[in-house]
Amino acid sequence: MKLSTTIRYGTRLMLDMAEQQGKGPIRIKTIAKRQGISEKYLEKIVRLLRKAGLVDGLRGPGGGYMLAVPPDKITLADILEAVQGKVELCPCLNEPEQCDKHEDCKTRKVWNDINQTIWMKLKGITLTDLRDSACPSEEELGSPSHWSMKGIKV
Amino acid sequence: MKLSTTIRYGTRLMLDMAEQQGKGPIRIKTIAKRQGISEKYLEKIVRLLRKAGLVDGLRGPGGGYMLAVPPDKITLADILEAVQGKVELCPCLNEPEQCDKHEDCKTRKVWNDINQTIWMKLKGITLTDLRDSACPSEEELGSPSHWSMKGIKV
DNA sequence: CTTAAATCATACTAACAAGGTATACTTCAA
DNA sequence: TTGAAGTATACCTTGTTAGTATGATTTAAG
Repeated sequence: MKLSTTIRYGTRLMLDMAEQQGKGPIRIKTIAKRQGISEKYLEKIVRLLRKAGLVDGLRGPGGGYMLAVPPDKITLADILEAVQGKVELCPCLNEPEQCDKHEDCKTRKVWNDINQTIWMKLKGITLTDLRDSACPSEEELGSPSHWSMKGIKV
Repeated sequence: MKLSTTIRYGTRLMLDMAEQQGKGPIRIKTIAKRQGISEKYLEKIVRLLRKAGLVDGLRGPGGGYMLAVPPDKITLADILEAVQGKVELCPCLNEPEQCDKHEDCKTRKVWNDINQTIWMKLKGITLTDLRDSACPSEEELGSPSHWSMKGIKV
C-alpha cells in the first residue's frame, strides 16, 4: 500500500516536462537538479517512459527528452503503467487460479473494488490537470479533493 | 501498490471469525486449515489483531480466539491499521518535512486524494458487510461494486 | 496434580524488491 | 572530431515480506 519512488519520481518528471513544454528537449540532468533526484536513477525511470511511448529522446548535444504525446492525453494511469506495469492490488485479481479459494472468497470483491477505484482515479487525472492545479496547503490535505476527470468531476 | 499477505490473511481470519461468531473460541489451527494458511504465520498475525483489541484470546485447552468487538463495529480500516499501522500511500503525507519540495509539490495533492479515498472505502466496509456479501463471479469483478457504508452507498 | 492443548513471545532466515551506482556504449550536433 | 547527451546493462546495498523454529506460559480437562 505504498507508492514506489519510481512512480513518484516518474510523475514529477513528467509534470516537469509538461511545465516546460514547447521549450525543446530537456536534459535529465536539469530535471534531476530541479527536482532533487539522483540523475542516474531518473535516467533509468525515463527510459521506461520512453519505452512506453510517453516521451521521446533526442541524442547528442542539445538533446534531451520531451513529451511524445500532448499532456492532456497523458494520465497518471499511463505513467504508472509505464513504470510499473499493470499492477493489481492483489494477485488473485489477475490470476484467480493462484488462489484455490478464489471462487469462494468474499474479500476478493473488496480488493477488486478498491483496485478499480484507484485506477479510475488515475485514469481521470491528466498531466494538464496536474500542471494547472494549485499546490495544496497543509490544511487542504485533510480531505479528498476533487479532480476534473476530462471535464467531469470525479 | 500491493496488499501484503498480512492484510489479506488478516482479513480472511477476521471474516472467518465473524462467520463463526457465537460458537465460542476458535482455534488458530482450525482457521489455518480452513483458509489454507500457515498456522504459525496466522498466529503471528492474530497476535497483532489482539494487541489492537479486535480479538480476545483464551488460553489453555478449549481456548482460542474470538471477536472482541461486534463485527458491525469492525471495519477493514481497523484491521489494516492493526496489522500494518497507519500506512500512508507516500511518506510526504505524514511527514512533509521529509521532502524539501513539499510546499511546492502538486503531486502531493493527488497522492493525498487517492490515499483518502482508499481510507474512506476501508472505513466504510464492516465485517458484517463482508460476511453478508456474495462471492463475486468472474464477470462482476470488472467494475467497481457498491458497498454500503454503514447504510450509505459508497 | 499432572498433562496436554492452546495462546503468547522472540529470534531467525530466505527471498525478493526497492533504490541507487558504476561502467561502458552509441549517437549526433557543434 | 570532440564532447554532450541518450542508451543499456550489470551491480550493489538496504529494507521489507513472508515464513519457520523454538520455546515459554497459561489453564481446562482427565
